[in-house]
Amino acid sequence: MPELPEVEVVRRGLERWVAHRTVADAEVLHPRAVRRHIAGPDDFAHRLEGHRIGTPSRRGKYLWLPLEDTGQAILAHLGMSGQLLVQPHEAPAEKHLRVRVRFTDALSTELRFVDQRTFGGLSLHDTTPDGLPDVIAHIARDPLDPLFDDEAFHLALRRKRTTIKRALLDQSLISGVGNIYADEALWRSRLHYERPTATFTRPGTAELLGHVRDVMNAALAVGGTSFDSLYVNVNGESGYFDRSLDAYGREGLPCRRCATPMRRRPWMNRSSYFCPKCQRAPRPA
DNA sequence: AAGCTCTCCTGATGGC
DNA sequence: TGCCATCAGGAGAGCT
Repeated sequence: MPELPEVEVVRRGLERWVAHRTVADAEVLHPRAVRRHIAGPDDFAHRLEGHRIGTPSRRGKYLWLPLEDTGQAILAHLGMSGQLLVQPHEAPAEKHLRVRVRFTDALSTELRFVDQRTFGGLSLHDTTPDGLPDVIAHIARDPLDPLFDDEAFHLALRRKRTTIKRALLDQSLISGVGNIYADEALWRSRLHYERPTATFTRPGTAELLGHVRDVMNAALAVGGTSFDSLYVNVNGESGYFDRSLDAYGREGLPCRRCATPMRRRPWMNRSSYFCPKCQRAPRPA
């Protein structure tokens, strides 16, 4: 499940293997993979041809490849199971290959978008003057962005009438955090996922943001989390952070701080993992 | 109007 | 063994 660290690993791979190459042609094998490109699969493919790829960028879980001299960029979201792979031309087609992009140079590799569950996708969009695709203007800066505004985030938490995990997953407040890193950061902060955001103090918010950044940087350093092998880098390799997870997926296992068995609770059509002793439920209002 | 629920999708897994 | 239910969950549409 790609979140910020995993998407950043992919971005770095694209920077190394795809940036500055010119598109020869593109092929859409499954229309759902480009459903956010309103003009359709043929238009998407044709508009890439002949254009050079700039330096890949990322905000939260979105990444994009600028198309030089067009004012547009290829926007990518990996969803649950999307992969951007740099493969030799002769590599057999993956079972869930959705889009293929070939280049004009003599390097023997092509870019492939592979996605089992098709929650992810590619699309082309105009970029705003700061280089951001216009359709993700509502996505907040992510916590590893030097321009992320900690004070504004704190004030937004105070203003909201919701709970902390919902807020962490709200991409318009803070981007790049998904279910795994939310649970990890909350465990590190000894916070229950249902703590009301309005109760946060400045030091409390600062501590939480510190843990969000720490856990994401630690994951980034080992290539991200590959919990179920659906996440891989552009060379098809898994990351190693799954073995460093303290909360996510650890139902029944001892808390690494206090040895109390960890719990899993159904939450928003997914799961929350937490230590019932370290992360006490807030008092009912 | 903010906050919350629902829906899209495929494959792995478990119960009977 | 086969069949059905459940689970994984990002993000935006839609509802209250």
